[in-house]
Amino acid sequence: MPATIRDVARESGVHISTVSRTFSAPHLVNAETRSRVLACAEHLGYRPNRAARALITGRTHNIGLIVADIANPFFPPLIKAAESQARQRDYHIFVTDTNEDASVEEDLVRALAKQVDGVLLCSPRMSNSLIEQLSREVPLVVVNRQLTGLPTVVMDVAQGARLAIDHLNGLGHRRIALVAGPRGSWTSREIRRSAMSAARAGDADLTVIGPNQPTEDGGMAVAEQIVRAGVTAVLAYNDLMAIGLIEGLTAQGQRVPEDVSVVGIDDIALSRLTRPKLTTVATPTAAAGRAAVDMLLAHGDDRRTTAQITLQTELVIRDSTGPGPGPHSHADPGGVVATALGDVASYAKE
Amino acid sequence: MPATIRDVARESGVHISTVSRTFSAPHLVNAETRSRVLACAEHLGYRPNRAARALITGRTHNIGLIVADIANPFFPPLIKAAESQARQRDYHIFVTDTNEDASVEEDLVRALAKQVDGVLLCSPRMSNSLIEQLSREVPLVVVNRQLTGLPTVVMDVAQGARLAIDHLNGLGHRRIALVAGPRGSWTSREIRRSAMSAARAGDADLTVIGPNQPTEDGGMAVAEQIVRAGVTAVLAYNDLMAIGLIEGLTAQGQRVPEDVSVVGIDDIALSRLTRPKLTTVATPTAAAGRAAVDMLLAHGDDRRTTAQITLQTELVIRDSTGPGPGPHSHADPGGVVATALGDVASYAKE
DNA sequence: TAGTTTCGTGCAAACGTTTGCACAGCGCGA
DNA sequence: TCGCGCTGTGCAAACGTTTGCACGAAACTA
Repeated sequence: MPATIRDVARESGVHISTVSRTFSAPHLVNAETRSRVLACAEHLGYRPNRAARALITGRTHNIGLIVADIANPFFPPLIKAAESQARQRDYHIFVTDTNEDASVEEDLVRALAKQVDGVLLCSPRMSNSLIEQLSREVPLVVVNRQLTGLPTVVMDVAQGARLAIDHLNGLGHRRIALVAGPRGSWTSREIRRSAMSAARAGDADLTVIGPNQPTEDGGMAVAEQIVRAGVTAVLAYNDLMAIGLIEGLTAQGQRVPEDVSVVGIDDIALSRLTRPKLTTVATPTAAAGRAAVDMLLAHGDDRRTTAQITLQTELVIRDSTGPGPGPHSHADPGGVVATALGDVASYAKE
Repeated sequence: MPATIRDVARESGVHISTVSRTFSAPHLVNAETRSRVLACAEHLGYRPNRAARALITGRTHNIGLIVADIANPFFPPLIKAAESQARQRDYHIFVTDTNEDASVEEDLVRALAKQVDGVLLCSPRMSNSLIEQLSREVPLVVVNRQLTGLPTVVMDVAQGARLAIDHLNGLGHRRIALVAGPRGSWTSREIRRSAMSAARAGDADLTVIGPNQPTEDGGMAVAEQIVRAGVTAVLAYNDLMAIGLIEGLTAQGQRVPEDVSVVGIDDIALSRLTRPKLTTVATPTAAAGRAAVDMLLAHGDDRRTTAQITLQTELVIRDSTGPGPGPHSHADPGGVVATALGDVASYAKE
């Protein structure tokens, strides 16, 4: 029913190859012929069949995007940015959701492999070695995980965690808890490592609780442990958990920030809407989405580029953190701290 | 590089057609042959090329899903449900975002048309006639808009709005505002119509404010107008706006629910996390996602089915609504009201 | 035993494109 | 006049599948 290249060829009195060239290599065809062909195509409502084109060129002009949980507000800005970046280059994005399940991830990559030109793997939960293996089946760009030999886009959460701990320390907190993220999360490990060393440097105690589901419920569930641990401040793996945690703490009769200070990570839109407003580490998610698409498409041109991009984070101080029992350091920098790396400035600028 | 059907045929000593049948019509091939072929395929890591298959069968096994704004928490549950329903039937979902822009919608449908077997159009902003025209180019299922002649899935927001207004009325509110949604939204018109008639029936005044952007900012922006209007209760187009509105009202020195009661619509996860917790009309979004996928795929089999599904809504009373100045009616039913229609019970049960 | 059905397989023509190659026509310099 | 290069077009072979048709063998039926 839909018009094919042959219909257009017949109507405009040229060979199908000329029609083909009108679309995929216009400079090769005479201007007059070209406009005639275009007119016929327009008239017939012709649109090239991408499947057929994919068959011969080997490029589908589709990109897969795998996220752990599309309902986590961290991802939508990343997805939107990736989509619009892709659309500009005449690519489409296939979004899929793994429900935080590592084995679903593997299946999805394999399923997607044949119908996309590459996959953006965001916040993977599977093992490094599996990722490397899969990258042999389909071009992969990994987001939120550092991995040598593969193109990656990561947020500098280590820096973010350090800023957060320093901030808490500066406010006089010496007993701090870290609410970890899900098993398999590189980001969670990174935060832990960095928070540990920052706490040590500041003479503070850091209690790690986890792994946990990175959701409101996950945060709420650890409230009791937090109270029992007797800490005065908490750094949570992400904003969602921080918000759930505040909810849980309130239910336990604790006030935030008077009794316990809470810091999140991500700076999702929601973190400005809860009461108290959340102090958090902002991550440039939209920039990450754009960068990942760019890397994937660049990677398509020349083989085996494995650039690694690190995007800077910054601490945004709002109302969920307050003075602790220890001595305050008024040297706390507060507010915006970091700026973009030079060579990725265009990504980092939101 | 990746193994093709020919490689498998060579390795297992049969013709490619036999290999093809092993996958697409297993009952036609001898059990012994079949297992040998499967073994070879496994061994070579063979996976059928969907583009090639699509070329000949005309079915891509992909479904497009167009939403107004993926960052609106209303959509993710719908998307997830649609994805998992589709995956069960060996389909993939293509999610795209229109940024609430009607003209982007049209482009996207057209762009998707050739590489998917059908499109789920959620909360469209474009005109009915354009939708009908597009439905001639690609099978369409419309979600959140009633439209004769096309398969549709809608939430019974009219019922929801009625319940909400009755609830407010029962609490003694007589001057109520309706914060409308974006231009072009069927849901918004529907809410308005129903809220109007419910208000009239309850001897209440209803002031309509809008159209507005259906976001927190959109809600926050109308706070001042609300105060000026001197109403004691507000029904908002969606939870996001309700939450933004509460934020805005608080900034204006109004207390919720003591000075102003606020009701949202959608019951997004977030509405349980804000303070005060939001009274809202719950819409079965996941059920809608599943239903839409089912309708699309059914529609594919026999031509021109145009079923219309309406999913029931219910009022969830939380903390953002309280007594108004007028006489109370203790006949207010409160809590869960509606149940699923018989024939869509499996969708409505979340 | 002959005829008929069933089963399993192979053959080859599609599906709608892209693209290397060939070729015709033309203009130009020698 | 010849040879050359350039431009625009046609030709046909791919790409990796599916599927209608044909055919041989085996298994029934009469």
